[in-house]
Amino acid sequence: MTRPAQRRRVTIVDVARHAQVSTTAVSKVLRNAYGTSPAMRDRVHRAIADLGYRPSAAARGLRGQTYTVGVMVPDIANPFFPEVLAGVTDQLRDTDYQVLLAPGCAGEKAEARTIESMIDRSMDGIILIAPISPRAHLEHVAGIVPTVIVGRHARSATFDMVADDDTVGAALVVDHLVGLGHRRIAHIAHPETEPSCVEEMPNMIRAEGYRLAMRRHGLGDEIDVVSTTYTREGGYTGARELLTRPVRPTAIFAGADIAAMGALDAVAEAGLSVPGDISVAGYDNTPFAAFSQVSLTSVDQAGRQIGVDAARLLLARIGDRGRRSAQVTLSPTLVVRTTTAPPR
Amino acid sequence: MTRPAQRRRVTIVDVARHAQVSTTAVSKVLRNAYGTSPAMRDRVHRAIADLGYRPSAAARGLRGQTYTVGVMVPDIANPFFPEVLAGVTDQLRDTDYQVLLAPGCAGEKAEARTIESMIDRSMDGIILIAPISPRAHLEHVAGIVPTVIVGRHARSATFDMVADDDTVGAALVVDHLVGLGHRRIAHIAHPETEPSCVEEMPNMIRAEGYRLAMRRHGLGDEIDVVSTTYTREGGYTGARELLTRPVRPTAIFAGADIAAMGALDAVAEAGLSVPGDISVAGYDNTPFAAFSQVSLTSVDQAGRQIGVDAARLLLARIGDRGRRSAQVTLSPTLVVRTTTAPPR
DNA sequence: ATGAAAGCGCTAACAA
DNA sequence: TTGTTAGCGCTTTCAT
Repeated sequence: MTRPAQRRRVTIVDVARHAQVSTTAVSKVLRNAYGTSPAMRDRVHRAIADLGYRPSAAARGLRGQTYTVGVMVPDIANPFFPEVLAGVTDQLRDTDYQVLLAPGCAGEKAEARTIESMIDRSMDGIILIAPISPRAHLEHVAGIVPTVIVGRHARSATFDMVADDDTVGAALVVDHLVGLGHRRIAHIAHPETEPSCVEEMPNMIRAEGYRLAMRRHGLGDEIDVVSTTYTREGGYTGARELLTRPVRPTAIFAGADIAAMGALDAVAEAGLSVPGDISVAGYDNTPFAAFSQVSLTSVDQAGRQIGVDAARLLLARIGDRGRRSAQVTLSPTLVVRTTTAPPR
Repeated sequence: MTRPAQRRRVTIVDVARHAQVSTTAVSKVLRNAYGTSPAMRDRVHRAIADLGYRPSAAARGLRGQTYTVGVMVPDIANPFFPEVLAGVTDQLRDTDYQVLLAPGCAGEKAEARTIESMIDRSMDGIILIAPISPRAHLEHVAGIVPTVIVGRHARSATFDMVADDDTVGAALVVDHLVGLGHRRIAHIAHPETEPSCVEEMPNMIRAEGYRLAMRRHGLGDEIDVVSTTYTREGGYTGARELLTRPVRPTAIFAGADIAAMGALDAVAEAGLSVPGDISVAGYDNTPFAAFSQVSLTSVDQAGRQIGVDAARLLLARIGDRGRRSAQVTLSPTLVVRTTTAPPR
């Protein structure tokens, strides 16, 4: 089947000539556009197959679509994101769209560059997972290219949104721990530098949800938040700090599984046992949380479903850019495993 | 700073007009091409900044380069690949190139489609991580676009290669286990369907390296390979099978950490302890292997360095397509942790 | 239903 | 050193 490397790529002109039709006709058949007879479609398709023609996305992009969807992932090492991505690719599998990932961008500046680069490449639509750019910038971007924002609680007329209800998620954890008898429950948070999006970021909402739930249980005085990052290192240093408290917390709620893992490292290093000496809970229910050696209690936010919804909304918006924006909020559930137990 | 969404994108023509020069001049400045005076460069740069101009990759791709490098990753959920990717992006950080990831392609057909899609998008170069396509197809692809193959032991005149010495890696594990006193050492492998690349695939080489090392130690009779896949599930089912042997192995060497994790699940489920009842070793030294709850003995193959070398070779080949092909083979090292110990 | 022709934004011969 | 101009491969009016 493998053809020898051609000197020149097969173009729409070659196909047209081979099929004895105009390039317009080929283009129309390619896009299932209006105004092609079945007979012509047949001939064109045959010619395409004969010649092994593939449209050039670059050339297409100059006039029409590129059939490319870009997904920006903040941290590819965080095992939650592959889940979301799987949902996106699943949903796009049987379409003409190809998914391309723009990897890891630390910082607002790098993020802006990454988004620019997707626009420069004429992507038909982009999905931004947990972007940290200021709200205004996201609106600006969404004005240029169909955009779906994932994991940020921002209602906008220009972009669609998919998120998990982080307030509920945080409450699930606190309720669970309180139900087990814990009172000194600490939280490891991810900081927010950009003031304009404090209220939109999942990390901030989880932290706030934690505070709300604590107060609801009359534990306002026990609120204890360390702000590091949602990374292994962040969880590690955060937990270390918590373990040096004069009165140690009996439970740690990390805002992300990956941070919870780091926390478990710190707890182990301190010679303490989980859940005997201290309970640990995470957020995201990543594949590694289910892993027997870890068995981490965690909030499941259905990453795959988030991806599916994001892709669905994006396709809808690419199809109709004037469409009313949609917001999808998914309800998280708690998966109780063995890192949480009643305190001593 | 954020400009309102423009109706029309700023083009090279706008820049040229604003700077009072020709579009050629702008184009040349953009590419640091020969034949531009410092004065002109200045004016053009100023105009670019004034107008917030960004070149369209699609238009560029039609004539010249797109400044885009594609990386195909076989399984984005495998925590080894982010390491490689980090190396690639590091190396490309200060260049004009943007890295785009083509995610997870299960099967030869999907892989071929993914590669095609990168070619269709006029990428300037591609890095294929552990591709499963037949050798001839890779050569074909490399004839069309500069290509670096990662993790496949295939010497070719048309593409460059970066790989880890898997024979050595497998031997490191076996030597270590034998040194601890193990004799019944089993291996969990990843199958190879395509006969044309049996000798090139890292999974096959690891399995063969295991066999060689076993024989070298006079343990040819103890060779025991189960072939599943390099996934959590693969490791799980593989280990389950091994645990039902009339005489159980005292050690399991999984060809990938992710499979070793699945194996640990199966061992735990069977009520056995690690390393008391059975030792487990992996391959890749992924971040999770170092995790305290896992502490998996594993072969480190310097994923980041692999990525750096791959990107370096790709840039070199993009710069000179006629260049002699290079092969880089990195030596793995063994990281001993707590999942391996002398047998009972 | 079909095709001719004008671009899309850029690069690269070639002229000046 | 600088500018003119002809495409790159495709989509899209607008005729026919």
